[in-house]
Amino acid sequence: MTKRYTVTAALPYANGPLHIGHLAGAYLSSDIYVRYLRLMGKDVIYICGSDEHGAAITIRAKKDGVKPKEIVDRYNAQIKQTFEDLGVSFDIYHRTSEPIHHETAQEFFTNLLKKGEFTQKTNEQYYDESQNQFLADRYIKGTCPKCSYDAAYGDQCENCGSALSPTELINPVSTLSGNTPVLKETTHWYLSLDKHADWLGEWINTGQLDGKQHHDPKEWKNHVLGQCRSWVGDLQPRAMTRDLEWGVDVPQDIPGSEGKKLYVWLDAPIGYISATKQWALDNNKDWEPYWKDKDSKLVHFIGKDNIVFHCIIFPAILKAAGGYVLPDNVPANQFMNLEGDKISTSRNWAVWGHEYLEDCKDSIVNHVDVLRYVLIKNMPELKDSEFTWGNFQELNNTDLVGKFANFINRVLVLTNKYYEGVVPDFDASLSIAGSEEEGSTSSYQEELNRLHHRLEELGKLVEAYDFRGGLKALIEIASMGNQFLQFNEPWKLVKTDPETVKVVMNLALQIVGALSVVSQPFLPFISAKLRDLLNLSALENGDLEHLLDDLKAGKAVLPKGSSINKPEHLFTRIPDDVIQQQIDKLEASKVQKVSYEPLKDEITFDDFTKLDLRTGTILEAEKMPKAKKLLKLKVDLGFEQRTVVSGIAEFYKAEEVIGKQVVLLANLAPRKLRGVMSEGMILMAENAQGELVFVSPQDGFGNGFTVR
RNA sequence: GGCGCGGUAGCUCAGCUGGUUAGAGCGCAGGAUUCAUAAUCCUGAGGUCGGCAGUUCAAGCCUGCCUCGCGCUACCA
Repeated sequence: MTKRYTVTAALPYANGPLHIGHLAGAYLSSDIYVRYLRLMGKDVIYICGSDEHGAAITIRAKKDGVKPKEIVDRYNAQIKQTFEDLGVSFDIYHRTSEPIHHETAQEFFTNLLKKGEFTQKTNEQYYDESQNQFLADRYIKGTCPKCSYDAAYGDQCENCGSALSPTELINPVSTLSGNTPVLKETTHWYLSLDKHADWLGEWINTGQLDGKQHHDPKEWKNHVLGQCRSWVGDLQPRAMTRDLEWGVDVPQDIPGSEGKKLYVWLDAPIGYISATKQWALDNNKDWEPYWKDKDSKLVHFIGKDNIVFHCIIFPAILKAAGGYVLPDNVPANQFMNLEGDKISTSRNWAVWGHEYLEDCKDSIVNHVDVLRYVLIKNMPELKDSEFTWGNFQELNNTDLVGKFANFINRVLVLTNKYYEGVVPDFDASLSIAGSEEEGSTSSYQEELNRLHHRLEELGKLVEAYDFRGGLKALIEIASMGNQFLQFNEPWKLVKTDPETVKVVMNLALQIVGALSVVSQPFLPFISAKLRDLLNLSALENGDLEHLLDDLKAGKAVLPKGSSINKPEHLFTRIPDDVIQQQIDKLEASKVQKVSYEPLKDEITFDDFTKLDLRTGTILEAEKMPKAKKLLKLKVDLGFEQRTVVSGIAEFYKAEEVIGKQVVLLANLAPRKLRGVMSEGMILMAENAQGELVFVSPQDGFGNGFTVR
């Protein structure tokens, strides 16, 4: 029996604002879940906060010429505000830069160290001698080995998107000093994940933990299980520390800790725990039951990029630390696309939360709930999904205005018209038309049961993390109401049978009353407004549970004789021009800037003459096995033939490059690629999209001649 | 290249452990209605369930191969 729930939402990284992909990924889903649990009277804590450490923030700070603290302060404040404005109801929004977090993370480190969970390993990493420090991946730039982009970072090439390790870069340069870094030995602590492989495998596959049933893996999403299974087969020790300057220190009393910081694995997720501690302090509560009591259900809401982190590494850390509960479920969402393209921060292809809030606050009625509705409706629960402004408008106009708000409006208007806004008394023995089938006969009690059943079904969907299903069920309740009115036609009946109309209208009001409760997890602002219209008090924890009990007992939501207010349009149609503005804004960001690479430092003619460039012709070409981007070429230089491995396979098929005339950098040191010695480099031009094209001499020009 | 997850009506998606004529919403067509924000309600048309082969009495659901999308991963100038 679950006594309490600990719900976490992925910690946003504090180096940029939130966009709709974030919201649809982890925050709206968790918010619905938590709001629902609260309405059901559960003990639940909802945790989030900013992840404020790491190299990306330091780099950003250097670029802006400010201290890292300034960056994280700025974005923490902005992100926190966006969440608040969107009604995301965290119990605490914390920060990993807080002292309580540093202490908590360090305790974990010390604890794991004592328990022998770490092994120390030494390897070679780049070191900037002029700065006397090791270089984090992001501090190293160089030429991308894949696409030859010459400003790739040590962990990733932003041009071609491929993940890199610093030692792969060609001509690595320290971004701190501009010097060429040297490889130097460094020692780090590795968590021996391999030792945890057995129980992790069993836990993931069967849900068994320490011989007991911990959770039902069938309740986990396919893509989450699949991703986990592909990892548990081959678990390697993972470094838990890094040579960084901005983060949580490895505890000072540990030998060799100097200059070492905890890596994100041992930093960010522990932020959930330190945030809980802070919340407990603020509210005079005990944090431990939420993380250590067997009757606590831990649920992590994340995006799919975080699956391995939350399903393998963090559980291993918790289990190794001892005494902690493991997640009951990790309902990770996939990604949301925007107007047919991936959301991209660097390309500014996104709808930003704070911008939407500002842009639409006057032009769209209840703009926050509209956005929530559309994002939930298109939530990427099982596969990548799509957000388009056209769909946004359509959903608002059909579902929210046409079905939901319109039903409520009809009921309120009729009640005001017929009964001066007072919930009518009625004769429960009179028969009315049923809401589910045209021409069916039903009764007040029967319809109340039906409502009860619908609410229960909606709850089950939410409990199963099917939030789109829950949202659909919500709208269907309004649709049921519309049908109910349509089948009973009170506007006609009122002329011949006013007593039956009272039954109909009272029941319709009960449906509206129920909507004011059950809509709250999805559309909190509308829910509050609706409560006002109905003269009902603000919702409190347990109110949905009470509502269900009441309905089951045949009790009404709105007591007869109580009065309601004049109707107000809860949602209104969104005109085309408002949508067009948003589309135009997005399109403008698309054409915006073709970012040309900055010119390199000046060189001398002598520097240039070091290059031996030769004309050549490709004689043979074949795809490299087991490589996506490589072609193995044989190039004729007239006086000799060279084997060259070239990363152009994504743009040219082997057969179409044969016979091509090319320019070859002929005196480049040979290098082995995928086991083949590459003797030179073919010159290619590359545009902003990373597309490659040959730089060729005029056709028919001979081979082996110099280029200068 | 390896691994994982997906590819179902024009659009967005449901389809439990394989089992009667494959579903919903939107859009579209026709009709009803006016209490309501031209909203609502009813009816209807629309699908080789990515492709090919196989297992089975029976496959959208199982197996193999192929193809496309997304993600992870790989000693990939």
